[in-house]
Amino acid sequence: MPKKKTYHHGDLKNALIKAGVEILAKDGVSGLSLRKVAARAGVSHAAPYAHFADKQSLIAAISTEGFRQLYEQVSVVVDEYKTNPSRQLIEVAWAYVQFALDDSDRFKVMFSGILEKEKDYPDFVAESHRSFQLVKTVVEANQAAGALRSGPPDLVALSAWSMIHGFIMLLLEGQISHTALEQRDLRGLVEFQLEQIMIRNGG
Amino acid sequence: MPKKKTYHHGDLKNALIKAGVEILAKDGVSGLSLRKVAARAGVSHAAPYAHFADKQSLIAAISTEGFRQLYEQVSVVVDEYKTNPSRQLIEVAWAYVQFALDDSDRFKVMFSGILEKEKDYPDFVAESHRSFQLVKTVVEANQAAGALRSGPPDLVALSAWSMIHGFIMLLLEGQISHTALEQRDLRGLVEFQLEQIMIRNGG
DNA sequence: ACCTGAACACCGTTCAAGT
DNA sequence: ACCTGAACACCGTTCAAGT
Repeated sequence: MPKKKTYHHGDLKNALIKAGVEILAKDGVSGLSLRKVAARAGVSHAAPYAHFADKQSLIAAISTEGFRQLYEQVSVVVDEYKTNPSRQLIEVAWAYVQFALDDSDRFKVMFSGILEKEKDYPDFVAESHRSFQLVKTVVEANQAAGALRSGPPDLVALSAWSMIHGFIMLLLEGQISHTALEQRDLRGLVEFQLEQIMIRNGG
Repeated sequence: MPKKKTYHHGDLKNALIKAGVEILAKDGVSGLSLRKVAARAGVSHAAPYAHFADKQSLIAAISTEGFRQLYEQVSVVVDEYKTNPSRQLIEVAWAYVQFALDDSDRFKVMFSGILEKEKDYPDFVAESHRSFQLVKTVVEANQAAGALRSGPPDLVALSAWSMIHGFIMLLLEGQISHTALEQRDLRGLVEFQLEQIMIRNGG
């Protein structure tokens, strides 16, 4: 085993973000403490304060990084289905659901009010905004193809996003009734919901 | 001032729930501690354990009580607009939004994963289920009136609920873009979203 | 049955000090 | 600049003891 350096970490800031994500996956939101993160990164419990103002600030960094990955994953899907807008919309929604389920505690950190003053973290706001712009692009393509109703793209995009986001939230909270979950698999439920706002292509 | 009895509270259990709701409104989710709740109810920090197994259990009780109030408030609206299904749907959604904004930290407690093992609290599950049934009733009336698409009422109700719930979540998180919020007021945004799943009555 | 007070392990945050 | 160790106020939870 290589001896752990107890000093001069090199890139402690990113090591702390990484450790945070790992603890989140292992111990959940309630198990995420600054002291545990520091320990996992191999530094004393006070060391993080050299890089983050407080716990909120670390959480903001974890969330921002999460948004970057979300954007990346959704982007791949957007490119993949460029020629088929309605399919593109469904696959983007599905990618979003998978991202949430893949690491649900990180998703909760990003979207469940753990971060209290989002406005104080410009990178977080910027990443969030960038992801929404991506959804808007997909919505516009669907409107042009006649697959979504016309109307302000911002607002139609908001509707679609709200719908899928709400679905995931309720799912993660265990609030979706048994009877609904038994009728379709997850993918089927996502498609059913989007069909509610989509214009049937058969006429 | 009447002397506070330091012993034999009478109904400490409900006093603790009430104190919890008050602290939630005052200090937010992160400010809700069992010790504060106990202090506000005028008992020692160990007293709550005579009535609740742990903090989670108190949170479950607060959430369950919240669901009861939500059901009550929505019920009033359901009765009020019985003769006009599409209006009924909009007003129910609006009542839900108002409930969330009226006491947003309690809403977060109810829906943001603070309660970790919902299944362990049967009353909580029952109240949640009961509220969903109410939404289903409204959806069925709308389907019968031709205002919502046909399909399994469970799933259509889930779509409507997901949409409004997601909207509130994004709103409470400050994730809704400025451009969207500038185009309509809150009520207008709720209506716009429901219009996305509703069948235009003009044909 | 209902509540208290001391105790324990854990937490976020600060700060003087060390290299 | 980067990190440590002690300290402080707070937390959830347990438990022997008191009425």
